[in-house]
Amino acid sequence: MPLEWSDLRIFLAIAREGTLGAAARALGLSQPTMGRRLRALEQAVGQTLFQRTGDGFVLTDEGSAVLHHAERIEDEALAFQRQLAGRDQQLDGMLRLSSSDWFGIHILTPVLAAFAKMQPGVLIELLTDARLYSLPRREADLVFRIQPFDEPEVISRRLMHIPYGVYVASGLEHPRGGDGTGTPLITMDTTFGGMPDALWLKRILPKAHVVSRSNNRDVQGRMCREGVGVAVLPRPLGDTLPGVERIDLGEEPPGRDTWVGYHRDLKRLARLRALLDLVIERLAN
Amino acid sequence: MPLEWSDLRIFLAIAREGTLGAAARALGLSQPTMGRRLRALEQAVGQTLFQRTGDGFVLTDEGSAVLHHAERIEDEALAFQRQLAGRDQQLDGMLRLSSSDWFGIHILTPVLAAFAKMQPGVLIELLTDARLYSLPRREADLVFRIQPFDEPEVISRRLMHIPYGVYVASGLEHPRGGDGTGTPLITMDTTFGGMPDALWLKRILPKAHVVSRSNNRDVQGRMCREGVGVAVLPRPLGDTLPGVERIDLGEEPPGRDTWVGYHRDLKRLARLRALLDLVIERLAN
DNA sequence: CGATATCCATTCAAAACTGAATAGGCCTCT
DNA sequence: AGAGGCCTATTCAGTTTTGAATGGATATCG
Repeated sequence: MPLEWSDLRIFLAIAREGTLGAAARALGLSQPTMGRRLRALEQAVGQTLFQRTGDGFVLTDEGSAVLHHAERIEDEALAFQRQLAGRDQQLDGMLRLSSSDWFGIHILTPVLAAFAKMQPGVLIELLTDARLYSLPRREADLVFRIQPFDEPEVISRRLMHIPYGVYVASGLEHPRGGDGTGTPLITMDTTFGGMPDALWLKRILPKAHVVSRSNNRDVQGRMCREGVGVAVLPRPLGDTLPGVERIDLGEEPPGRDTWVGYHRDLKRLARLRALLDLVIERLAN
Repeated sequence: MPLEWSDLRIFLAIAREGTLGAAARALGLSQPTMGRRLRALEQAVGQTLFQRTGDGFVLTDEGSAVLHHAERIEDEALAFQRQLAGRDQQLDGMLRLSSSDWFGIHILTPVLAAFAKMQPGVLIELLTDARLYSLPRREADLVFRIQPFDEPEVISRRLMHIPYGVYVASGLEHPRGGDGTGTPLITMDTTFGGMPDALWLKRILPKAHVVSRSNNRDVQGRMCREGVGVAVLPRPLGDTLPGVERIDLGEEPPGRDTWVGYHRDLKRLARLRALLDLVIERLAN
């Protein structure tokens, strides 16, 4: 009869996912359990929180009225865990990193390999994913990205400057210094249209035409190597990619700064500190 | 392995009570369960939250660091329940009131009796207790007291003015109009020393001496009726108490205002509204 | 100094909860 | 119209969790 705080987590999951099955998957429980716990919660508060529709659960007025209480509870529970994790002085444990794909592959991998030898007790998980992982939710402990962090709870620093270069497949004819007419381009995904290197290309080679797009720099590099066209790549990637050569269009493409950030609560997490020290030693300067 | 939100409630209870047994009583669980759930919580967060001492559990640094997170979770959980209770349009259910003892007995009882006849589905619980019940915790739904409420989440109004009078046992000699030398007094508990009627007595009869104290106005009235001394009583009590008579010391003792308050979240609780309407109709002005 | 009262940990049978499987409803697609 | 998906509700066996009882350790009191 009394309210079980754990049931609020189930309430949240159902509210977010919309169906018992999806909520069950999200929480690692089973669909019947979700139904039962929700019923128990509704009974405890004496109110119907969801309207049962043909295909799922949708919040009633009462349910939406209290949704943000449950969200705040979740925030506090996450903070509770984070703050304790930040006091873990043990070096063993797990660290979850997030970065863009090429950065993870070409820049981070050697550093992580060295760290794994130094600290075999620490399991490192590197997620290279387009979506942003949340530091407050602890979806990641350490995030590398190309924009500064503006959240006040995140401690961040500029890690390194990444120069970019223009590449073509080795031996292929370099584009003439003109307006780019007839030059095939390999660029980022449309969703990344506003990125500095895309704008730069547009300015230097206004008449060039795009023949291939990808959100993955490695894919762009491979396409370039296959002779598909001209690509702007991070030099750490392009310079080590066999079969392509960097060309000079009379002006360097803009570089980018890379930032690394982690949650304040994890400031004292020994293994995070150890990894960060190594990352800075190897990459910053 | 994942954190159970319900275990945070157990964490809070142990932190407050200091022992597993007391915490178990507070939550209506058993002592072994408290121990097990706490162990599970500590395991889930990978940190020792309590130091096991000879006689009880005391928070470690880690535990105190996260205590206020648990408290905020509790606040939100209470708000969650309150807000839903406030939407309960059902007239049936329970209402918990709190007032001073004499007020409950002499003023509230007739109103509550009338309400019980009008709304037999509503169970009314009247707590007359020196300690203050918390509206945010919903220890009480409706509180009557002699001071205004200053909490912003409480909706309150002045209910009625209570005049006070000076009483002696019927037939007993009235104190002379002098400084009170030789007059025996019955007053409030020492902890209520600063109350207006106590200060007023001190000014009118500075030489009078206290022979009996109680925190209970009814007890004071009975003592007075037994001829023990002079008492200042609320007139609704004194005027209806057989065996005592009101006397005139040339100046009226100060009266007091009574206030009634309830939590905003319960604004739409139909049965609370119904009771309050009756209370105001019968008592206000 | 022994009696009593706490406290926590452990044991063990009973109760509660869980998840796989299943049934039934609704919708879409062919 | 029938097949296939996706949804919830129900059933039922297996696991987990619970609380009463018990034991041991420590402090308090007469």
